[in-house]
Amino acid sequence: MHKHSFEKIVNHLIVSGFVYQGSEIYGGLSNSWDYGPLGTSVKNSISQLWWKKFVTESTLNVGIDAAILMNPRVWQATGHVTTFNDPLIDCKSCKARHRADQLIESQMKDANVAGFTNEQLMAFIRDNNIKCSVCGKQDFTDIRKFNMMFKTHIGVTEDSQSEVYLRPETAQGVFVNFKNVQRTMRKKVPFGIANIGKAFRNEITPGNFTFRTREFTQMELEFFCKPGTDLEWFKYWKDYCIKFVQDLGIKAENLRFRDHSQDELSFYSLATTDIEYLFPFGWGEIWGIADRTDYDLKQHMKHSGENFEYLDPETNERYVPYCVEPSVGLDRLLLMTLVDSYDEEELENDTRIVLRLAPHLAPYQVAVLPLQKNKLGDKATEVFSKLVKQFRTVYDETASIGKRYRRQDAIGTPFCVTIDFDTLEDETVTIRERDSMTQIRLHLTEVEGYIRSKVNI
RNA sequence: GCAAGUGUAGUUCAAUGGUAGAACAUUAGCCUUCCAAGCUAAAUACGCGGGUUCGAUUCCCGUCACUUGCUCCA
Repeated sequence: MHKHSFEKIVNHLIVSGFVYQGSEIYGGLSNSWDYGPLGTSVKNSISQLWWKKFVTESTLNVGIDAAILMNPRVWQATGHVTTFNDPLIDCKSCKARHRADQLIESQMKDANVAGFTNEQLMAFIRDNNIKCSVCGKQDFTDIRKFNMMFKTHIGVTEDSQSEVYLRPETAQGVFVNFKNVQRTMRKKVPFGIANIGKAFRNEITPGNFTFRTREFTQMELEFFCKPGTDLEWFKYWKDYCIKFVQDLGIKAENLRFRDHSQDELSFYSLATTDIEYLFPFGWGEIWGIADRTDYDLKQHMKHSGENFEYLDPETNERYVPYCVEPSVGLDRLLLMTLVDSYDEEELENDTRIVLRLAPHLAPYQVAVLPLQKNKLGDKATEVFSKLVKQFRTVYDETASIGKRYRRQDAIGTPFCVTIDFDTLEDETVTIRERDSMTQIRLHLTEVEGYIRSKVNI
């Protein structure tokens, strides 16, 4: 269990410059958030680390940056236009809202209404005397389909011809480019294509701060392999992902894998595992690793006419590759990292808020603090200019030194370099560490090396 | 989208049908400040719109946002 309430953590993140409410001066916009300077810094660090681990350091993978707006036929091919929506039905009597298909399946265990039209669902409800699970009456509104894709228009007229969707997942930008990437990068299966970008879903109920929002950043890898080797790669990427999460410094007891059961699996998936994190509001999905089979490539082959078959140069076999997809929400990784690092420490007459962020993720890695600003400011500025080229560094000269240490603790800065009057004489400074609250004395020439040895992973 | 509740400085809270006060935080000045809370100043708020009223932050309506529960979640 978490020691600290979510409310408290969220409040701290908002007050200290990690996250702001979106469009706040206009009264906000439901569940939209802007990242402040500190949140943006951590977010970028995580995203860069992901790119480094999944693209730069990988001999198998390459990365692309695909467009948000795509030809609408993409979403017909994938089935998003027809199935990425919920058949909603309201009880006129008690105002409860249900999903028609789930209402039926909850009352008739063996009913299979997948793929039913609205009319068929309504008829089924009538014929089988399905009742509202809340009040027990049968007094329903018509079914309305609620598609979770955002629509917009290209061009000046708002006719249906120019209608396009904001992508609900980044993966399709990869699938449609399968051939381009394979050919131009001269890739042999197995290989992967990574993509980081925004996706949009018109969720009925977002919530839990930045955990579920309508606009979010996905970091996805589509890894293409020979059919039959997919479960092997599934396991490989699963292990790779959990290692990544551990490297963010997340406590092991707050992490778990959860395999999807057969009836929970998406229609295209052979196996899915989630990495979940124990938030103060409960377990939440962070990372989904799915075996998507050849569903996506085959759908695009069918709808576009393009041939996505791969000719194995060694065996001369032709096949459509299977795809293993580790897909993670950057916003969730960030929220997890911030929540997990939050700590409060009771001191004698005071509570110290500490973000125990790993040094490679902290918004600032070093704070330069002159003990007294009038006479030590110049020297401190000089030290700052030097360190800022190596580390994310901040300078602070206002208020007492103790208060400044606390400020840095609260935003996760692992090291403070304090300039005092002895520095002017012998070029030594105090290095104060966030987690231990200890101080050591170093010569200025040793400072960079010392900090670098602790910042790198 | 439903039900209930909430909305006053950056934060946490007061008071009031006659336009608001504190604490902490912030900024400036003083002090050879190494783990907050010293002294002196300063700046900053009634979510938005409409109505009732001579007058609304206060009462009413609407709206927006947030919280909790339901619902939902590729």
